Amino acid sequence: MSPIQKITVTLPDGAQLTVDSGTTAADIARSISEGLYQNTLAAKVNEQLVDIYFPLTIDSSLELITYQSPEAREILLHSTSHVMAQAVKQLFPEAKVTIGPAIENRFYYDFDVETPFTEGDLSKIEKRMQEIIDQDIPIRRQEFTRNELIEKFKKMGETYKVEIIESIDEGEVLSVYIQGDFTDLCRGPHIPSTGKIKAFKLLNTAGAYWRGDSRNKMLTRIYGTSFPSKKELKKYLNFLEEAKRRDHRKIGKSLELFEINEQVGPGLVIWYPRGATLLQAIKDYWIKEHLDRGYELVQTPHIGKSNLWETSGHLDFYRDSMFDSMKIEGDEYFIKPMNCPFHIQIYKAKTRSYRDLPIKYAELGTVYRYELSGVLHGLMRVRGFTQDDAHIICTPEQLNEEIMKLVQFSFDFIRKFGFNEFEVYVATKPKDKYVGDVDMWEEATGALKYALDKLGVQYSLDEGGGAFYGPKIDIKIRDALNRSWQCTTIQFDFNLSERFKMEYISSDNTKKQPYMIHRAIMGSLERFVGVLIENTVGDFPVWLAPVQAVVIPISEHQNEIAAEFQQLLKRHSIRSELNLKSDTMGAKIREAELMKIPYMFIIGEREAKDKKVSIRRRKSGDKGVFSWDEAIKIIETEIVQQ
RNA sequence: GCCCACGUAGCUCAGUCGGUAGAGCGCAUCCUUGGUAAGGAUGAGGUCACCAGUUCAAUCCUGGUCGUGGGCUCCA
Repeated sequence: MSPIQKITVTLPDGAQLTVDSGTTAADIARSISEGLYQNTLAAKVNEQLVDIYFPLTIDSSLELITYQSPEAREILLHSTSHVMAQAVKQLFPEAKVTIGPAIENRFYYDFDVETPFTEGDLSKIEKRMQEIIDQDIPIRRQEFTRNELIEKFKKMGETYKVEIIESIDEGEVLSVYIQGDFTDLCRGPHIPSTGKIKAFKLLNTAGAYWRGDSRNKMLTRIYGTSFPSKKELKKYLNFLEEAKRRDHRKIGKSLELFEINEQVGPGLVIWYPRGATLLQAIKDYWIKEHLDRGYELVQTPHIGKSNLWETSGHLDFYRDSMFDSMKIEGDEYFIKPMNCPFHIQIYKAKTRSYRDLPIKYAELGTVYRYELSGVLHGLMRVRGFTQDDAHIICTPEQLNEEIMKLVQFSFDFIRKFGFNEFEVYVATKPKDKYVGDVDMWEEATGALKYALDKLGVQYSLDEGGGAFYGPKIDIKIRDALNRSWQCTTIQFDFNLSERFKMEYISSDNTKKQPYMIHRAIMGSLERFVGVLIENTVGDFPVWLAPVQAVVIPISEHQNEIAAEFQQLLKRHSIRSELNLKSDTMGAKIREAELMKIPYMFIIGEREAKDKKVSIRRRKSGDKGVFSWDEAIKIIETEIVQQ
C-alpha cells in the first residue's frame, strides 16, 4: 500500500495547508473552527462549486461557501426545493417529481399530480418540511452511470426523471442526492443536511407546462423561498408586500387614472381625465425632445390593406399576434400591429437623395396585437397600446452614429422620469422564424455591438432573442424595488427596406437600399406609465402630476376669491382643481394628500384679506403665506427644475 | 390558449351550512363656516358577473360563458 499522498490547499487569503489527499472541505472547515464548519454550506474548489464532502485529491484552491457567501443563496434555495419535494412525496406519494430549480429570490418545484395543490396543501407541506429540517437529515451525493439511473428512476415510477436522463448525453456521469427516503436526480451542489435551512416559506402555486411547452402536460408548480435567517425572509416578504402596495392597477384605480373595463374588452385601456392628462404631459415632452433631435412627426391610420402586410411579411411571420381581418368594399384590411409599413410609404412618397438622410419619422402610434388572454396584466401587457415609435432611415455609413445617438437619446429620455439604472441586451437571430440571410444578421448584430462598445455601455447577449426582421438592443430599466422592466427597443431592420424596395440616390447617382432602424424608447406608453406608477407609488413629480395643485377655500366665504386664484393658475398653465365642497379644510387637505396632489393652495379669511395664499406642499406640510405671484413662481420653479 | 383561485352597492370588503343582503368610504340633502390628513344628521344606491340546470325556493349547489388574479407560453 502506498503512503497517503500529501496535497496543498490554498485558501482565499493566500494561506496554504498541507493535508492528506482525500481531505474534504468539511474536514478543513472543522480544523479551522467548529463554528465555521457549522456555517459552511458548500465549497468552491478550483472555482468549481461542490459539496463540502468533495474529496480533494490534487493541489487545489478552496473557498468555503457559508451563509454569507453570494453563492450560498442559490444552493440554499435549491436544497430547500428538494426538501419541499421530499415533503410532497411523503404527503402525496402518487405525485411525480419533475424539476425544481432555484430562480431569482425563489425556487420552485413542478409536480405531476391528479389534483393540483391548494393553498391549504401549502401549509401542510410547509409543516412537513419543517419536520424534515428539524430532523437534520444528511444530504449525500452519489454518482451513477446513465443506465443505472434510468433503471433506478424507472423502478421508482419517476417517469419525468427518466425522460430527463434520457435526454442527457450518453457516457456522462450523473449524480443523485439522497436525503432520507428521498432521492433526486441533481447536479448539485447541496447543503450537507436539511437542518442548514434556517428560514423558508412557500409562496404560491401555479400551473406550468412540462418543459415549458404548451403541447405538453400541465404540471402543478409550487413556488417558495429560503433565506439564511428569519430576518432576511421577513425582509423579502415585506418586499412582496411593498410590491403589492405599489401595484399600478390598484393605484390606477384609487388615483382615477385608467380602467380596463369588461364592457370595453380585455387588454384595452380607457384613460380617465387624470390618466389622460398624465399621458399628455409625457407626450408633450416626447414630441419636444424628438423635434429637437431632427425627427419629423407623422401620423398614420389604425388599419391598412392586406397587401401592405403581405409585403411587409407580417402575414407570414406575425399573423398569430394580429387581430382577424375585416372586409371593406371587397378588400381585406388588418388592424395594425406595428407602424412601420405606413412610415415606409411616407418615405417612398418621393425620390430620396443621400443628402436627405438620415430621415427620422416619429409617431405616437397606437397598435393592436392579439395577446393570449392569460398573459394580459394591467397596463403592463395589453392588446391595444401606444408605441413611441420612430423609424430612422439612413445610409450604411450613418448607421453606427445613428445607433449611438439612439442609445444616448434613450438613456437621456428615461432618466428624465427618474430611472437611473439600466440593463442592456443585444438580442440575436431567432432560431426558426427569421428573414434575410445569416450574413446580414451577423453584420447588423455587429453594428449594434459596435455602437454600445463605443459608448462604453455594458451589455449582455440575448441569444435568439431578436425580432424576426432583425437583431435589436433592448434596454430594461430598474425601478425603486430593483425590478427590471423592458422598455426601450432599438431594432435593426434590413428586411422591410428590401421588401418595400426602399431606395435612395447615392452620391455616385446610383440607386441604393437604405438601412432602417425601428425603435421605441418607452416601448409602450401604457406599460411605461404602469412602471412609472409603481416606481413613484403614484406620487408623480410636479411636471407629470395630473393635478398639480388644488385650491382650498377654508370656508364658503372664500369660494369666490379662491376661484379667482385658480384662474391665475390656469393662465400660467398650472393644472389645478378647486375644492368647493362644504367639507372642513382638514378633510379637503386629506383628500388632496390621498389623491397625491403636490401643491395645496389654501385661502382663508386672513389670506383673502391681503390677496395672499397659504402653501402646503404634499408630504412636507405648511410652507407659509405668500403673495399670489410668489406662489405661482414657487410651483413654476419646481416644474422647471424637474 | 392552458392549470388553479376568485367575481356581493361607485370603491374596499362582510354575509347567507338554499328562504332575493349588510358595513365603512364615496355620493345627495340639511345643519355646521372651519386654520394644515376625516365636523354632524338624514337619505338614495345592489337582477349578489352572465346563461342554463337541480329545487317549492338559487347570490349560495351543479354545468357552461365572460372577466380578473397567480403562473406557463409569448412579448412593447
